[in-house]
Parts: sequence; C-alpha cells; structure tokens
Amino acid sequence: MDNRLDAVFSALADPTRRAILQMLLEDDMAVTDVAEPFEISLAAISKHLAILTRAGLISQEKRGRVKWCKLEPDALREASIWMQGFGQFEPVDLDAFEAFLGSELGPKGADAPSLRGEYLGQDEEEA
Amino acid sequence: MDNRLDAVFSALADPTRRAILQMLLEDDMAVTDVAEPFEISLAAISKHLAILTRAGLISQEKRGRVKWCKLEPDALREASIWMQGFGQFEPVDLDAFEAFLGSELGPKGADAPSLRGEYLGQDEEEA
DNA sequence: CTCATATTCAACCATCCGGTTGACGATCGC
DNA sequence: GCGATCGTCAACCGGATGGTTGAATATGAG
Repeated sequence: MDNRLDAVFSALADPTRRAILQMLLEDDMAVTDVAEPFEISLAAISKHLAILTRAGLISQEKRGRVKWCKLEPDALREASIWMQGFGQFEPVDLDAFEAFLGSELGPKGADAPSLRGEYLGQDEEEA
Repeated sequence: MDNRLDAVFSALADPTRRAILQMLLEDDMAVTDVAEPFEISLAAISKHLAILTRAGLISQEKRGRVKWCKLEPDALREASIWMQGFGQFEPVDLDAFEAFLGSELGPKGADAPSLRGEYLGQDEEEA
C-alpha cells in the first residue's frame, strides 16, 4: 500500500468493515463474536479483520485460543485531519453520528433484528 | 453503490483522486488541466473525475467545449461526522493538514517539481 | 489422549478497478 | 467547412477484492 491514508480510506470503504468498527465501539470482541451477526463466512470476517488491522484501525490480541479485537480510533486521526482541511465540519455532533450509525444499516441490513440497538443506542433513527 | 459513505470513502481511497481534490482546493479546473500534472492518460483522469462526481465530491459543468471541475466539500461532511464519532479529533488543525498535504506526495511523486506549491500555497502561507 | 472450539490458510472463483489504446462526438478558431 | 482541441466511450488487460469451501493449526475441556 502506497500510503497510510490509502489503507485507512479503503478499509473504511467497505460497509461490513464499517459495521465491525461500530460494533467494536461498544466493546472489545472475539473474532467469532464479531462474525456472528453477519451472514458471510468466518474466514471472510477474518480477512476483513486483517484489513482493519493492517490499516491500524483495530488491534488483535490473542489470549488463550481467543483473539480479541480492539478498536484503535487514533488511526482515524490523520484521515480526519485530511478531510477537515476541505471544510470546517462541526466538532463532534453526537446526534448526527448516531443518526448515521442508524441509517448505515447494520450487518445483514434492515432484516437483521440482531444488531442495531445492540451496539447502537436503539431505534428512533431513520426519521 | 450500497451507501453514500461507500462512494465517498472508496473515492478517497485512491491517491490520484485525493491529489485531484487537493488541486481543486485551489481553484476550479478544466479536465485537461487536472490531467496535466499526472502521468496517466486523459481517459483515466476522466474516469477518476467521474468517480469523484458520483461520490458528490466534485461537480462538473460544461461551458463551451471545456468541462469545469469544482470541489464540493460538503460531500465530506457525513463521512467526517461518521469518523468523528470514533474519537474527538481536534476541530481543524491547519498546520497538520498542510503537513499531510505535503507528505501525501503530489501526482508524480517527489520527483514532480511541478505541483505542491502550485495547488498548495507553497509552504508558509496563511499560518 | 481425545474431542470440540477458535481462527487462519490455501485454493479457487467472479467481479471490480485502474490503466491502456483507438475511435468518436462536440465545439472552437479560422 | 476544416482542422485542432476537449472530453468521453468501448474494448481490452492484469491485478486486487470479497466471497466461498475444506484442510490445517492452536488451545481449552473432559
């Protein structure tokens, strides 16, 4: 990969990976648990996690036979700074953020009762 | 495309496209002029511009036989908000931004004396 | 020791992506 | 109208990407 920005932005370009990051916002998770809400294979999730790790967006630590995934939000910093150079965006609008987490549908889409409300703060989203 | 965030992040995942956006930060440009500093074909640039347009990051307006490209920084807003939800990033650190514009090498790489200082404001401008 | 669980590896596949080239449709200058 | 310029389109190519399945490697539990 050319540049770290490449790695970060292309990691973020995939909706499954963004959903994983959102899940990890709640808490650290084991690989199997990360995979659970998605319909794709565990191996596919494992690959996504490798991509997120290479981008520095998460870290993985193996304790026993379980590999724990931990969000590393600092990796977003330079990408965020890069973007902010194009316009002043409001500092941190938590409501807006949750609205996006909501409209960005979770793992399986709207038909997934499982998530959203689990790693998000419930419903009253897509107004 | 699934989601608008997909389009924005994958548009940003390419260094050529990021460089184009940086150029347009200076001023609107014709397609041919956008292409000039790069080594790749005009057709390739045209495709990149189409991708940026689809992502809403630029707009293109044809006046005469010239098609003008204009930065649309608002398209970054939701992506920025999404990212900021993962951690509070300093509002707008102009110095840091310029540092990144600098280290993100321009079109041809470090061997290109042409840009950087052309679509950037040199080194120490509006400090 | 044996079996089940957790995770990755390897091979494979279809599709997407960034690039090329050459032809083409507009539009300007003369 | 004629030729140059601006930009896109279409076909093609090689390599990356996202997914699959089945085997392999740890490690924990009984």
